[in-house]
Amino acid sequence: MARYSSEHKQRTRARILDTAARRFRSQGLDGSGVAAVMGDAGLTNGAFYSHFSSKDDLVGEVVVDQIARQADVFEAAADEPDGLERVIDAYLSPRHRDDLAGGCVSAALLGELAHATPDVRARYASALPRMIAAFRRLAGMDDGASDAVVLARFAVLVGTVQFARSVQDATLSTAILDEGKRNLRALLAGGGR
Amino acid sequence: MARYSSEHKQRTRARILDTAARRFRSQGLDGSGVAAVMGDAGLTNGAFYSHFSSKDDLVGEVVVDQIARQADVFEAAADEPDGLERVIDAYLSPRHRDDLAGGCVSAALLGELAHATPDVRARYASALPRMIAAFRRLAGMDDGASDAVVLARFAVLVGTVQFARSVQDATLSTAILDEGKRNLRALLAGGGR
DNA sequence: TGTACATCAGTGAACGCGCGTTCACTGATGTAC
DNA sequence: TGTACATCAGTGAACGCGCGTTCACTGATGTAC
Repeated sequence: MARYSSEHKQRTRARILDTAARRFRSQGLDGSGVAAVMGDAGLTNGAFYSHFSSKDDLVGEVVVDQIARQADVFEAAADEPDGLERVIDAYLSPRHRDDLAGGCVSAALLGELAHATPDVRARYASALPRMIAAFRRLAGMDDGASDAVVLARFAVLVGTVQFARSVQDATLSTAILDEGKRNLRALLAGGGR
Repeated sequence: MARYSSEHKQRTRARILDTAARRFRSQGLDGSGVAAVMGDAGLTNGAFYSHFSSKDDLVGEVVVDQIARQADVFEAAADEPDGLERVIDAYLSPRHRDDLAGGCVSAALLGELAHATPDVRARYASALPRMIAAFRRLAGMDDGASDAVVLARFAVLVGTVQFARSVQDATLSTAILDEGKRNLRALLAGGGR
């Protein structure tokens, strides 16, 4: 089959991006093969290279796409009452903890990014500013709050979810999530700058 | 060569454990092959299985060993004046950020542990309590502070280092480390329980 | 003490397998006349 | 409108390679006599 509309190709590409994001987050970058990702998308391995130039290219696209979506979520929440509370509760919820495949890309892959290719790292870094700006606004931090302040607070969310995922005792895990909420709220209450 | 003293075998095993820990932290668990680890230790691949029953076995041993060493460091620091300050400064230092291979196992591998085998996860979990107890004492948290409180605070260190490692701008990275110090100190000052 | 032997840590080739990537091919569709 | 053709997303087999693991073998050492 072939010679579809360009819209069709875009949809297929978006589907690969989604299935790859799920697999990468749940199995890791190194643990996810191209053939498996394509199989998830209902395609065979050969078609991969008419959408992406390499696996690293796909990794970069997925990371950028996921960070952008997270920025979207934060921006939408910033316009709603209690948006911040809802985001914190959702991020540090058992549901998010248990949804590795569909969860935050930073919580799932930040560690692996430390040894990703320079290109992937650069693309991740290029996507961060919008997410940082969105979280700054969502958290009600004043405009002068530096990127470092914003990221260091976001790091509380990421680190907490990672530990909640790493322990096997369900009660302890949920208690960690609750403590993470208290920690972040205490820091945010301590000053927007 | 062979039929060495049992002390010799123990030393070789310890050497493999060390070189594996370095490779795992810098390249990831999935990114580190058995042959490469053995090569680092000055051995060939075949000898691996007279020390460990499988790669997963090695991963479990490394994780347990590294957490135990971290507990040792925290315990030693707890007996020294300014031990807490020194540990925080060292953990959130550019030196630690740049020393992926020799740094904290949680900062490097916590994300990958989320999709490790149940056996590896169980062994990691079994090693945590001693480390938690050591950090509780080091941080001057009262004996009633739950494991969740302690881990959620330790998570601030882990998340902060991971973000400091993920950004490419050196100034931003160092600023993140400094903000992480402020965050953890604010939380610890806020109450030991 | 000297010698014969058993041990076993380590070697290095080989195993099947899945990886990322390539490529000749297919065939449904959009376009040109 | 109907037909011939060009396009190109997708197929599926094949590539070289490195993976985790196995195994027959080596030979320096500790032990027994």
